Amino acid sequence: MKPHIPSGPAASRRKDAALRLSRFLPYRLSVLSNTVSREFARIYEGEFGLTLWQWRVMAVLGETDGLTASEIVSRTAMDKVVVSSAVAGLRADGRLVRKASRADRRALTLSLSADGRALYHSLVPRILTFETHWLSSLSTQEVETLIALMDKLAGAISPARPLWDKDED
Amino acid sequence: MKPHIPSGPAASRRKDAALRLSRFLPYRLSVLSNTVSREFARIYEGEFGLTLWQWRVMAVLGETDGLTASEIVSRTAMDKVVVSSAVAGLRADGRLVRKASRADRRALTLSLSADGRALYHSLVPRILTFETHWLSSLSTQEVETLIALMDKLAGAISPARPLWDKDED
DNA sequence: TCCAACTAGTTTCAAATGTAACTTGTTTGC
DNA sequence: GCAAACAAGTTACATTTGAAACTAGTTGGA
Repeated sequence: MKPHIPSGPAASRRKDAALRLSRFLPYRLSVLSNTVSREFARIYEGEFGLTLWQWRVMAVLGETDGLTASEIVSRTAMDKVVVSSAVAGLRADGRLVRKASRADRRALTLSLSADGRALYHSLVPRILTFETHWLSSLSTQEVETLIALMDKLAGAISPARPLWDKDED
Repeated sequence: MKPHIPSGPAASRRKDAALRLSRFLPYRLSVLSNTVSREFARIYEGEFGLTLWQWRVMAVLGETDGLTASEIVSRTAMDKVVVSSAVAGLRADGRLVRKASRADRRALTLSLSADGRALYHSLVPRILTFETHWLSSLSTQEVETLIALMDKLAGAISPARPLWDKDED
């Protein structure tokens, strides 16, 4: 069977709503996000031996100590298996401790250990410095615009559940 | 050693450059990108049985037929193993054919088969419609702004190599 | 009080990744 | 015109991942 390869004016002028990958937003988002993640990973992976998920768990607990695993799941869009294994790794490295919740004996509240907190406090400035450096090509106003646009996109793709906390100061 | 747990005014007011995950751009990018990818995947995965990478290879070839695998690698930031296995899958399903390149007998040029092209042409409108629907919460101007900001961020994170083709019309 | 339905967290297992090594073919320097 | 270095693409393997099943504990009726 002869393939119908569009040719002639219509095809060469990209009529009939052609897809241009370099303009396709999901594609750009994915490439940008992966590249950014890899760059940041060099900090917490290479120098501190953390995986992305371990770092993310630490970041959540650094902000709000004493959460349970399922609270972490609900506020980070991480899978519960991923949280479970990140916690196991952090515990094995002595960076995190858990204790039974009195209220619910299934639940375990998680806290950074002394080591974990020390690690957190040496990591955060490095991370923020790198972020600042990365964002320095944008004006403050542009960063605000970007955040606002991402909020809109997040709301449009996931109307039911917010992808991240609302950001009231 | 006593852990230095910040407390008091400085800590509770988030002094000393605290990290707020919900404001942290790599985090937001990652969550947004993954959510968006999953939503789009429902189209090409669920209904057409394609993986993300198979779809991406098809999207590239739909735009520019007859590329080799390594040309796809260089213009999409995909890994060569990933391209190789996506191509194998597409070939097994009869959606793509390859033929030896006369110039270099190691290289194989890739083209969508008749089936592949038909699939591509039924998929693209679905994808673009969904993208349009998603982006409908933004004005045309806002989309342009977003694209421009992402360009800047991409340039800042990867100065050496552009993450996607420059977009001259 | 007992049972069914539900939730927290872990384990298991199959599939998806990415790194490194490998095969085949090409280029370069002599 | 031949060996060494290099490039295209595949294979092998170790690691990561995610879905589903599982254990343990809780809740809400009747």
